[in-house]
Amino acid sequence: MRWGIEKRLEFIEFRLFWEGGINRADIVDQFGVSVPQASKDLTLYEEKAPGNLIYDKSAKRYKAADDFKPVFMQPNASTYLAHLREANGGTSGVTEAWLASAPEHDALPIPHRRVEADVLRDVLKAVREGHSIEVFYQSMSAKKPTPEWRRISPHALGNDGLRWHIRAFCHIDHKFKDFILSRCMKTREHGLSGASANDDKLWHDRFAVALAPNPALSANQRSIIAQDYEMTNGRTEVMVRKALLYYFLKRLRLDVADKLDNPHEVPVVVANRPAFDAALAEAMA
Amino acid sequence: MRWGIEKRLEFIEFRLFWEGGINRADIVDQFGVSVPQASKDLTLYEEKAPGNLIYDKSAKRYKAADDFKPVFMQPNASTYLAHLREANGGTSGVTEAWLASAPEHDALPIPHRRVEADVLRDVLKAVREGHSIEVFYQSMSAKKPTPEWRRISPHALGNDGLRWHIRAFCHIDHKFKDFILSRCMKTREHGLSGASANDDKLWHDRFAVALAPNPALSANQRSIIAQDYEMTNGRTEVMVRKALLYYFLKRLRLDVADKLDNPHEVPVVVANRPAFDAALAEAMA
DNA sequence: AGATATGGGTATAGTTTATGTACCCATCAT
DNA sequence: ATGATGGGTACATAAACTATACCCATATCT
Repeated sequence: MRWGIEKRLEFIEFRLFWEGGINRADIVDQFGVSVPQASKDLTLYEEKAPGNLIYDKSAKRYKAADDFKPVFMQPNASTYLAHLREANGGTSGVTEAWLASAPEHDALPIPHRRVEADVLRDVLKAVREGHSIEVFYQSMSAKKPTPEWRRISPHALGNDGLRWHIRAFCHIDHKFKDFILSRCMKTREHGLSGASANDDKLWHDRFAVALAPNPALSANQRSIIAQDYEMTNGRTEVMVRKALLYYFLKRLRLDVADKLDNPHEVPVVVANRPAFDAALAEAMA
Repeated sequence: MRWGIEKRLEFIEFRLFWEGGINRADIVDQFGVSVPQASKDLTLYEEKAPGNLIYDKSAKRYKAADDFKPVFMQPNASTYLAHLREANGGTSGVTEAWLASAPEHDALPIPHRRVEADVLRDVLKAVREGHSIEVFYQSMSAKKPTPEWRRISPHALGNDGLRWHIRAFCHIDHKFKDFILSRCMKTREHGLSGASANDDKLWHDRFAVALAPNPALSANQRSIIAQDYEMTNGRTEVMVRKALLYYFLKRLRLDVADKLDNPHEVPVVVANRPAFDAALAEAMA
């Protein structure tokens, strides 16, 4: 079967499962096929997935049968929710908008500067080809009030939950550091690499963070958190690159656990604190 | 032009722009077309976007010209980064994997329980049709150690940056509340709605949070933050639903600004604190 | 009740897109 | 020099798709 048809059948199934129904016009709008073709697609879908489709003459709409069994996709809540976030105008243009009757919804607005496509493109090229590159970078350091050109040898990208970083060897400070992608205004001059990606120990080393429910919570609450995090014996281990450890601490608010009055704020705490602190100190050195 | 072809041309362009080059085999692998068809696609692309394509005989690979000008997509860094997060195994199956030579990359692991597709599907149905529904819900309340059936009238979904919530009228407490989607184990029995979505004041009302750079930072640093957040006159306003205000506070760590020693931790602070606190108090009532 | 709009089905002829097969060319590694 | 690789093209054939036309059932409007 051709790729296009496969996609349309998948689309039909997606709509049936998540929105409960579909019309010919939906297929026409989504894929720009003719009306007769949309009819054929629906007939074909009925052939391939017998019994999933029921035409409701009164509603003039195909509906999903009660015993609907997907065959072209495995239903996945995160996929739907990703579509939803998309529909919200979030990450723009990753998926087509496959949702017609999306529920009212909203996500937390996270304000931030956007990344220049040309900058990212050039950084990717440097990573791919093992070059160094100069970036016009706005550092947060107090000594550097204005952006300046810095040569770096990038080898990876990291996401801290809010932003993307370039992981790179800094030709000025002679060590591996993070550069916030959105603070790179422009790029120029590819050159020789300053270091091998393998030498970035903090990037390659991972630390196993042990998480446990906050002991300040009641026994019930602790067991609920244990379920949320899919813990076994009240523990779960998360492998985190040492280079990302600091962001992990911040993102999960693991640093403020004991300072805040309300344990609700911090569902989990680090169970292997001494080792964690040591790893963090190593990463921040 | 047919939808399938359009997609392939878009794919060619995507690869050219972000990865610098493409081969016939890439098209064959991605779309399952024949080798001659892939040749035709490349020829067609050259026709539609003259000068973008250069065949490097030595590398045996089509490469993007230096003056590459996209015509089938507008290059967008967030789109690429979304693909990247995808490739990482994140949200699974939203986009096809359009990346061949992705750079080494990693995102912060955020542990959490996954949402049941059937639960979400049933909740969506209730929202669409304006029903109430019973959910087998694990509350965090100390009085409710085990999950129990609760009737709710859901009308929207909200994302707090880490998880999705159902925004719904609670038939037990007789008010609108958030229900964490992943804590709904199962659903049953659609019924009459308990309230109109319009009555959920906290959902519909938004508060304009004024953000300013943390005054504890140096002037330089403050101006950098101002750029990061695209502020004008050192301020930016973010409209946040009152129902999401609490999560906004937590996510941006606006609550710990003054308690922590290092201003680096908190780039921005709330500039209209009294109004903010009032709105928050209203939302938490 | 009759007219009309809507949503869907199907048949036909013709076009576009794609396949398989075959054979050709240039470059690179051996 | 030889073969492997990556790409181009030609031809006949098959599949997919379009446009057009006409038919049916249901709901809504007057």
